Amino acid sequence: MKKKPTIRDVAALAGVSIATVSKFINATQRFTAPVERRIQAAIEQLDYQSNPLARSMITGKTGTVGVAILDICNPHFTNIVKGANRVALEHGYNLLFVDTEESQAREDELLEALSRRVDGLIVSSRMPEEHMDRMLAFGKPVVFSGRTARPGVPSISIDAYAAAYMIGELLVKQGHRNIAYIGFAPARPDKERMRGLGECLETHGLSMVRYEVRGPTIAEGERVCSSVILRKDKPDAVVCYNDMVAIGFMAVAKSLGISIPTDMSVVGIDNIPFGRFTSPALTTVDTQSERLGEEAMQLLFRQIAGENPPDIGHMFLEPRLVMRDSTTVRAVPLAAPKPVLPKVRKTLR
Amino acid sequence: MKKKPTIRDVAALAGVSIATVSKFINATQRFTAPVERRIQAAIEQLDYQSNPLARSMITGKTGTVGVAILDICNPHFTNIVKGANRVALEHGYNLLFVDTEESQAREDELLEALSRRVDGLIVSSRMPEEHMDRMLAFGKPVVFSGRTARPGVPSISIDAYAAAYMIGELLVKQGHRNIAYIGFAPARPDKERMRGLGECLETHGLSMVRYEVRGPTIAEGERVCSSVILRKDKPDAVVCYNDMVAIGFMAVAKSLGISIPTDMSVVGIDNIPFGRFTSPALTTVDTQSERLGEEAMQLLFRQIAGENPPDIGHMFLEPRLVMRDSTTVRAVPLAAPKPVLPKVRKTLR
DNA sequence: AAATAAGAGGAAAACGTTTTCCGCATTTTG
DNA sequence: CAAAATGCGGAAAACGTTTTCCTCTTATTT
Repeated sequence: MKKKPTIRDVAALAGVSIATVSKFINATQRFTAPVERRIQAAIEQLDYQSNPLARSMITGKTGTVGVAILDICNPHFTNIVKGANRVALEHGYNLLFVDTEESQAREDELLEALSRRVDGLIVSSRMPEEHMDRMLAFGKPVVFSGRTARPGVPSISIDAYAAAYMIGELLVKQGHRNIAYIGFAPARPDKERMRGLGECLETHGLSMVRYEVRGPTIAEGERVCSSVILRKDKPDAVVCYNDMVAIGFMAVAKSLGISIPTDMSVVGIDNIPFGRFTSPALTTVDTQSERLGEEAMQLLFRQIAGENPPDIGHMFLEPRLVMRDSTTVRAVPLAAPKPVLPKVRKTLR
Repeated sequence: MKKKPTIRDVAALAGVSIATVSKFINATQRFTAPVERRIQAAIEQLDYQSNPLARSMITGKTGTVGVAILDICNPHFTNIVKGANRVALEHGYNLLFVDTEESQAREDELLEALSRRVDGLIVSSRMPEEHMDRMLAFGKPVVFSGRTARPGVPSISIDAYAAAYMIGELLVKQGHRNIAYIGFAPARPDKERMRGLGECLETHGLSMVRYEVRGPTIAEGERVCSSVILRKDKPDAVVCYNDMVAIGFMAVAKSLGISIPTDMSVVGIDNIPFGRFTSPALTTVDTQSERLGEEAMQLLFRQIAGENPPDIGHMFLEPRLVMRDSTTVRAVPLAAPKPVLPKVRKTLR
C-alpha cells in the first residue's frame, strides 16, 4: 500500500535532476555512461514506472484508443475487437471499451468522457449523427467500422450491397422464387443489404417481402420466425439481417416442424464462428470481422500519427459467400422464368 | 480542431476564480445565486467539460476500472464483461479492457501500464502469481473472477468442484461407465473440475481417463476428438473443460460417424448461449457468467469505496445443471454396480 | 594556444485540475 | 452598537510529468 515512486525519487537517488531522468527515460538525450548507469540503477532499485496520466497531461497523448461496439455478446463484434486489439497492442496502446447497447441513453455523455481519455476512437455501433459531430469536434480522429460515414471521415466495411446481391444470386440460381428478408432498420448496413437483395431479385423478375426484427439478436430471430412461417404465402428462402437472427430463426423453425433447408432455405450474414455448428450449418457471407477491426485500427493510427491519408474515405472489404447446409437447390414448380439481362451493378459512392 | 476550453476560460468568462468554478462543478460549496448563474452560463456557452486526466492527477481516482479476460472470443468471457460493464456504468465508470491471450508475453508490462490508469482491476484470466503480486503491491483493489485467489483477495466463481460432481452424478445415473475428462491444465478451474468429477466417479467405483487440450477453444476440441475416439477402449461419455471444446469435439465426432448421444454422451461447462443451437443441443453446467461479472464489479466497488468487506474471501455461485440433448441414458451392459455410500463432499476452503 | 563548437546536465515553466487556507463582507448575537 | 459568527469567494500549492531554454564544462579546430 506504499506510494509509488516518482521521478523525483529516482532523480534524488541517482543524484541528478528530474529533467535528466525524464530525458533518459524517453531516450530524448544521451548522457555520460556513469550518469546513465546511476539512473538505470535507481529506476530498477525503486521499481519506478512513470505515471501515464502525468505524461498525458503534458504530451496530450493518452496511449489509449476507444472502441465503441454495439453488443459485446455478438461474435461479429468481438472479432472486430480482437482485430483492433491486436494492432493496438503492437503500437503499445490500450483499449478503452464502450458497449453502446448497454448505455443507449447516456451514449453522448460516455463519449464526452471518453474523448479526453483517448487518442482516437473506432466506432462500430450505430450512433446518432449529432453525437458523431461532437466527437469530431474534439479533433480526435475517428474511424467508422462496419458502416459508411460522412465524407472526410475514414470508414471501413464490407460491401453490404454486394454481399446481399451475392446471396440473391445464389438463392435464385438454386431455384428459390419466394424470398423474404428479415431486416433491422435502425442498423446502418440494413438499407444497403435490403437494396442489394432487392435489386438482385428485381433483375430476375422477382420481388421480396420484408420482415422486421427489433434487434440483431438470436432472441429476435426466434420471435420473428413464427410470423414468417405462419404467413399463407410462406417464403421458400429467408435471408436474415445477420447470423444471430438466422440462428434464432432456424431453431424455432425446426421446433415448428419446418425442415431447413428442405422446406425453407436460410441465409445469414457475418460468418460468426458458431455458424459452422448449428444444425444445419449456416450458409452465410463472410464479413471479415477481425480484419475489419485491424484495418480500422491501422487507419486510426495513421491519423493519430498526423498523417492525413490521401485515400481518406470509405474502404470496402470484399464479401465472400460461405456455402454450408442451410440452403439447397429447390425444384422450380413452374417453367423457368425468362432470363433477364442482369442490370449493371452500380459502383458504390 | 479548436482547443477545448479549460476551467480558466470558464472562470474568466464568469468573472470568478478557477477555485470557485471547481467548487461549483463538484458541488463542494454553494455560492450566491448570481455567481452560480454566471458560472452555469459560462459552462454552457463554452461547452466546457472538465479534463478527467487533470482531475485524476490530483484526486488519485481515474474513473476507470480494468478488466483482464482471457479470450474475448469466448462467450463465457463476453458475458462476464457484459455484467461487469453494466455495473461499472451504473457507477459512472469506464472499462479498460485487456485480452491477455493476445498479449501473453507482455502481460506484466500491460498490467503495469494499466495499474496507473485504473482504480481497480477485475482479473478473469489465468495470471502468474508474480504478476498478481505486482498488481497487489500497487494498493489498487483487485477482484478475481472465475478462479479462487489467495487469502485476502476477494474472488468469485462458481463452485467448480460441485459443477463437475454434478456432471459425474448425471452421467453415472444415466448408466455411463467409461467416462473421460478433457482437461486444460493451465486453466485455474481445471484442477477443481477434475477433482470433482474424479471423486464422484470414485464414489461409484468408477475411474476416469484424462485427455489434454492445448487451449480452451473450439479448434482444440476438434483436434483432440480423434485421439479419444480412436482409443481402443472408447469412452461412452466425455466431459469437456468447457463448452467451446465440447462444441468442437461434437462436430468432428459427428463427421467421424460417431452419433451423439447414442454412441457417446458429451457434456460441456459454462452454458454459453450457442450451446442451445448445436446439434445435438449441448448438455452443460451453467456458470452464471454475467452475474459473475456483476458481482465481481460490485465487490470491486466496495473496495474502491474504501470499505474493507468483512466477508472478504471467496464467494461461490451455485452451478446449475442444464440438461439438453448431448447426453442420454445408456443401457448398462453388466449387472448394476454395487451401490456405494456416497462420500460426504468436502466443504471447500 | 586561443577561439569556437559541442555536449552534458539543470532550472523552471507548463499541462488543467482540486483543495487547503485565508481574508473580507455580511449577518447574527449579547 | 460592538463583537462574534457565518458564509462567500480567491490565492496558491500540489499532483508527476515533459520540454524549453540556459549555463557550464569539455573537446575540436585553426
